[in-house]
Amino acid sequence: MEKLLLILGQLMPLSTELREDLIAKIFIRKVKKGVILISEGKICHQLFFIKKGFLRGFHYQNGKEITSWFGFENDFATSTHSFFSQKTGYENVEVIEDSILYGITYEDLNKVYYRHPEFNYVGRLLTEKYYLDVLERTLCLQFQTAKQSYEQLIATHPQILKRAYLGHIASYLGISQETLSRIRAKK
Amino acid sequence: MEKLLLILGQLMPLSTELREDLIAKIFIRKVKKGVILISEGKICHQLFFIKKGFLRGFHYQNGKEITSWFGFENDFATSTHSFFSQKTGYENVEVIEDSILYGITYEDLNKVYYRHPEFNYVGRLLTEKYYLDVLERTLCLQFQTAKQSYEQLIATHPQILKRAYLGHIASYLGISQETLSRIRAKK
DNA sequence: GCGTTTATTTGACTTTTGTCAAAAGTTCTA
DNA sequence: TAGAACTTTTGACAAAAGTCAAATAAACGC
Repeated sequence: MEKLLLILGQLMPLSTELREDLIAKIFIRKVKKGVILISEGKICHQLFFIKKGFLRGFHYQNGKEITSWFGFENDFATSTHSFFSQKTGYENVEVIEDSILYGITYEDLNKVYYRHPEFNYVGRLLTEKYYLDVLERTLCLQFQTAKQSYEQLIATHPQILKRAYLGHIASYLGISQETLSRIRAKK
Repeated sequence: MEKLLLILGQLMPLSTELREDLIAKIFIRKVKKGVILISEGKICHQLFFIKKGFLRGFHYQNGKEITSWFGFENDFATSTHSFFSQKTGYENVEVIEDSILYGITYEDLNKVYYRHPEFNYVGRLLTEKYYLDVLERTLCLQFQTAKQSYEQLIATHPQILKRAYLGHIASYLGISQETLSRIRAKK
């Protein structure tokens, strides 16, 4: 849990009480490859921090699986829409490699925010960071050829290429697996 | 300015000092149609709240203008990437209809956050809201036909259809203006 | 109200990407 | 280590969307 506290502590010095409160609320969860951590149609109650492993978020559209994000070591992961709004979500979260996660429930997290208002600063900064990540992704999806999207992915997220299935990467880029395979072959 | 304070106040009761601090820092700016409020290649120092009017954000890709967002009355608007990171940005912000804006500088906003740590709660909630907006957009762009994207836009953001140029809407949806025009004609 | 400028639509054609099906290559496990 | 299960590649063809150019249509200034 030290690593997580370190990351949070780099954003803002954590008081002893805040540290203790966090430690008391955070639980550890080990999950095997293939497990669906969070399912669509349900309310997502947990936010996870990936200590080790590899996750992805996906949903269905026109009957097909579409990957919306990949999460690696030191990333936070949840079904964002459902977690933030505490409404039922459309997103599934799948464990792609055996993983060790730290988790906190929505309720407990809000207790921490309530007891330590200054912790909202950390929450705001992290939200801003993830916001910028999605923004970058939107740009990437909006008006590029399949090849440009792929090349940008190689440049910005090489580890996705190394660890994810081709089909997952393709849907993440908004193209078909066959097209991605052909782009790759040509290089 | 009452409307803005009302919106913030709905997220969290604002203490008198916080209210006064905000009022002291926020400036009013009236801008005419066609003005470029924020230019690419510069650091964006202001966050705006749209009291009245209509803005859009856009950038260039492969030599073409691509609209990344539209902002209406009661929306917040800025060159998000540049404002959050305080680095030079790629985004331009254009005034599409004569507008009245409330603005605050990055520096002043952070002074407010610093003096009133609990105000980070408001910042966090608003960031979460805009984060969800972009997420929804990503889903829309990722794997839909041009027609589906258009229909979803009609359903979720009818006022964009009414007030924005077709070319801007098309690039916002990630399709060419001609394609959008044809989709429209068929209905 | 008229002409100019700007925005939208339409047509013909090209390019890109998707789809379906089958083959080849990998990985895992019993 | 052989076979099953899964993943990626390849081929042939179809569909969707882009491009360029020209014609309308709408908005704006004088």
